[in-house]
Amino acid sequence: MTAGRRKAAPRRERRKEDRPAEIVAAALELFADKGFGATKMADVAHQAGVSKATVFVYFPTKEDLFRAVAQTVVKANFERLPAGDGVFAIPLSIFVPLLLRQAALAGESRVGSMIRLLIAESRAFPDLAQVWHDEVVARMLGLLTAAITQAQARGEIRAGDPRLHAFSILGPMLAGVIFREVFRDARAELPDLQELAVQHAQVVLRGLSLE
Amino acid sequence: MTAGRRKAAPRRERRKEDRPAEIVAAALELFADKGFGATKMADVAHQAGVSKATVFVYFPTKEDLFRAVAQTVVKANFERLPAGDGVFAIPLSIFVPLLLRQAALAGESRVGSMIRLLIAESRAFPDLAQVWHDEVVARMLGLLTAAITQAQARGEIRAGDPRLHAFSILGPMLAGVIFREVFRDARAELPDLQELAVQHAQVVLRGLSLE
Amino acid sequence: MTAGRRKAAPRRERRKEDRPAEIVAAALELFADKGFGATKMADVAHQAGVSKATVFVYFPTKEDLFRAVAQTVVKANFERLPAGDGVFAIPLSIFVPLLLRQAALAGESRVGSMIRLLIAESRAFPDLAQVWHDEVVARMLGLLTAAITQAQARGEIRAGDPRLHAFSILGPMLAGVIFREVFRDARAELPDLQELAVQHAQVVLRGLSLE
Amino acid sequence: MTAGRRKAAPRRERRKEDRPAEIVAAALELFADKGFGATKMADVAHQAGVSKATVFVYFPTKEDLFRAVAQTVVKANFERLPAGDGVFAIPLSIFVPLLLRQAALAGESRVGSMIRLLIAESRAFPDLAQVWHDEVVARMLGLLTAAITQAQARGEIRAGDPRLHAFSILGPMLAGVIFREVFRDARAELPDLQELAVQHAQVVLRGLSLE
DNA sequence: GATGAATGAGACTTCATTCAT
DNA sequence: CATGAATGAAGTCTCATTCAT
Repeated sequence: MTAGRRKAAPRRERRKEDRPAEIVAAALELFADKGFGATKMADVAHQAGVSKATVFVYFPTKEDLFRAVAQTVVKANFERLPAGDGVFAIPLSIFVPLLLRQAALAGESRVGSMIRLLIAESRAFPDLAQVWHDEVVARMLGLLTAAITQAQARGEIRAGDPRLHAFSILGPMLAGVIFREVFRDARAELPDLQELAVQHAQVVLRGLSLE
Repeated sequence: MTAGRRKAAPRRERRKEDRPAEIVAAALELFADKGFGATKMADVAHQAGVSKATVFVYFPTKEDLFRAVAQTVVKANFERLPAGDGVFAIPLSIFVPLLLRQAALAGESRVGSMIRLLIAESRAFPDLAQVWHDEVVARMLGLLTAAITQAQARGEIRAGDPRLHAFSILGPMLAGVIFREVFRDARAELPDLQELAVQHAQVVLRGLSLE
Repeated sequence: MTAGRRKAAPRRERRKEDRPAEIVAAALELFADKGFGATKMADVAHQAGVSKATVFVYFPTKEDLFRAVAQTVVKANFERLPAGDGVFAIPLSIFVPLLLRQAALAGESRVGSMIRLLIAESRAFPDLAQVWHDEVVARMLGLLTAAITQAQARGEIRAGDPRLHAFSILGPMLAGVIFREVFRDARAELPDLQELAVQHAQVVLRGLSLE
Repeated sequence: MTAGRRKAAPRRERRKEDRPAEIVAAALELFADKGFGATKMADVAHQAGVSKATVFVYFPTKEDLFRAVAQTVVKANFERLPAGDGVFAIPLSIFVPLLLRQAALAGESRVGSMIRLLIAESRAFPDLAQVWHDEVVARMLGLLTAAITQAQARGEIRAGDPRLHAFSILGPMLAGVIFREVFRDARAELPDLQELAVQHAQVVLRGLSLE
């Protein structure tokens, strides 16, 4: 929208049309690092390389900024999750390792921090908790539950409440992510999420199997 | 809630020997409900039925109060955890169901909220995270890891990193606790921790077994 | 409200030669409605259908805009007031009813709001108060005082300080205007300015008469 | 409530129990001088000799402070106004001079400034305008109107809308008060309210009389 | 001239914390 | 020990105003 300027930056044209995105990125980093309450709008502004007032141009309140951050992470990481209750059926023995490896990846990215943030602020932002539930957690659990149910129908795995089975499958990954987040700075042996994904997949699949 | 307190007290006019405990209780309730940042010292004082200044008589800073709260929960719920690396060996098939049922109980008490709090404030209070790690998490994991290692040595369960196995065992319970804490007010189907404990114990024990 | 402006404009494609006037009109409306302090430059811009920055093209500061508004109202409503000390002499019995009826009309227009505004901001804009005094109030009082003096000289009305007599004549109209402005939204019976003008003219003229 | 202290102040015990009153007094002075918007809470605090935060201990918002100021002036100056519609009947020839002289006194005190303030902020504080209307203006007008009506019934004064007559009587005093407030700093000849009261009383009483 | 974008300066308000009694 | 009263330090937010295009 703005014409080129100056020496024309090497490759891409510099476009400052992304102030909001830059601010959100800065905020994500700081929120993830210090938490919502401990992050000052001045910090965000500084981190984003703009003035305090500029932040407020795009995000009328600090809460709005937090919401935008949360939404952004959802958009970036979970938008492709199918909304319906698992339309298709993949064998669990394929799906579960895939899912866990995916979870390991996510847990090592900003998503891990975001999860910690949401846990932290779930009381202060109940609507955000709702959004994450609806758009991330419920979808994921729905998918997994459907796969489990179908596997049970096919006689592939043992009986039992599919939702609870889903916790058996995903719970350790969540625990691992949180452990790493919470004890990052403690003298603590942090679990390797990739290894956890591999080993737990074996364990849980065997545990669910009939034989 | 407190016993009668007439004029005719046993000896001295004593009353409220337990101001600090009352304040900690009030603080726990409020922290659990609204989080650390959103809880004001004035709230705590009011809830405890004392003046603001009185809170400071016992707890010089808000952080100190938080530490006291965290310590109190540790004391009340985890003190009996053996410190050493699993001095004894119980068969996993006994130990795991026991442990999970215990976790289910804890998760439904104030401990669940405390866990959420610690996750929330782990960045702001790294030393508290450390304490919880050392006094609760490490002990628990140590215990479990030792049990697993011995079970492996006895040829009772399959090989694999015992620490990761421990995540397989405990992770779903933690996930369940957090799920209930975070989505308590969301239109969400909350998992029953008791049922989860039972079903997951079966699954994970089978998953770990050799045959 | 503005004349048609089709494609076929007389000559040039001109349109909006009157940005400043439109802005002043917008500002008058908003100032009158919400007061100076509560009116934001952004509001004015929006109301005038231009961008915020455009307002500043014509009025370097908010104060300047206010001055322009005040001047505009003076220009539009009081320009024809003779400047000299009552060059001519009209019988009071003619002049007073005329004057009061005029005041009633003014009071029901934007002038009423402007008066309220000036009273409100007289401390913040002492120079504006001065301008209004010199160009409106002093002229009006001068005119009236002169008429009174001459009437006294002619033995038409009783003795007494002519300036104070002028307050006796005009005061009730001002009071009526202010009452309507201030209590417009209160559950209050607002005086009809026309009726007040008629009735008060009779009363005050009789009060001033000799017999 | 507090025990004596130190050297025991000469006469009265120093009681700092009046912080709120002191703050209101400071605020009245500043609001009257500079207007509501131009007065900073910091100014008020400084003027009252307390810290900014102390002001907020007693008045949660700036608006609340303004309300308290307005209420205080009402309490101090108009509380004794009879609420009913003039229970008694005084001859107008006595009542009117009395009333006007009273108005002259008030106009020269802080009440004058308060009136200017209320006119200024009537849009921003419609509820305050309401209060002043109900507790001051309506009562005063009611009283006067009742006296007029009874005088009319006794054949003491001419016919006409009693409310409008009330404007004829009081309007000039209000005009005088406002004139003095608004043009205090302008090169303007300010009317003497006492003289105005005396002269206008004569004029208006004659104007209202039958013969 | 017109404007979208940005900001400096400062206001109000909050709250943990202190202190004299 | 208990507290009412007071406050320093800071944080969020507002808004008139500027400037490059």
